[in-house]
Formats: sequence, structure tokens, C-alpha cells
Amino acid sequence: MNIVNNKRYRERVFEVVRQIPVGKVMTYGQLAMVLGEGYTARTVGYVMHGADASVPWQRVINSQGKCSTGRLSIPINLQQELLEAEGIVFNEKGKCDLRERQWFPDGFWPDEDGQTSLFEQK
DNA sequence: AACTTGACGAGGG
DNA sequence: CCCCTCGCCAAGT
Repeated sequence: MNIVNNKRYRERVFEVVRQIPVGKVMTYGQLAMVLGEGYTARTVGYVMHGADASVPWQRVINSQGKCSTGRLSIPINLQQELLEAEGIVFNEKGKCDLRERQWFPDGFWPDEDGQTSLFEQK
């Protein structure tokens, strides 16, 4: 059976996304790292495609701090507007400050320099 | 089975 | 900062 049609596989992604607080975001790659074996940024993106209303899908953006939902069934700029309504600020190039807005689940923390890598707690 | 296309990401120029 | 290449891996044709 296809992976993204596997309910368990999808639910693990959604469980984490549902924990992202208002005003915070995570990237596809981070989610993949947190979820571990079997998950990649691409598959996470695929799963998000099928998110239902119980999932704050707008809080998942790409590693550059931008929204990647321009050309799909989602109206242009909807994601950014939803996030702005949650208090997130985007510059004229559609980028927000990940350093300030990135959220990490319990058990993970960012490395010294960037916010893009995660390490498991000892 | 081959080839293309992504709600991706890192690295190089 | 922008653009391109690769690696990634599931889906659609």
C-alpha cells in the first residue's frame, strides 16, 4: 500500500503539526527529522496535501521561511495571510524570520548556529 | 518499467 | 539574493 495512503504514516505527521503553537511554524525538513526513519521533506509535503481541518497546515512552511503554496488548489497567498493573522510577519519577498518563529517539539532543540538541524536529547 | 513532477532541502556559483 | 544541480521518494501517466 502506498505510504501516504497509510493512515498511521499520515497521522504521525499530523500529530506533530497539531502541537505547533499559534504564531510558530515548522519546516517540512524538520518534521521529517523529528519523525525519523521513513520520512523525508518530500513525503511530509505529500502528506500535508491531504490535511483535514483538524490540522493547522498553514504552520508548515519551507526551510527558507517562505510559503510554498502558490500553484495548487490553494488560493495564492492564503497560507501567508493565515499566518499573518496569527501574528507572523513576512517581508516584501514573502519570507518570515525562522529564527524567531521556528518551534521545536519536546525532546529536540536547535543547534548553535542555525535552526535547521535538530538533535535528539541525550 | 520508464519518465516526469512535485506544499523539499543543501550546496555551489 | 537568485538560479541551477542533485539527492530524495511517492504518485501519476
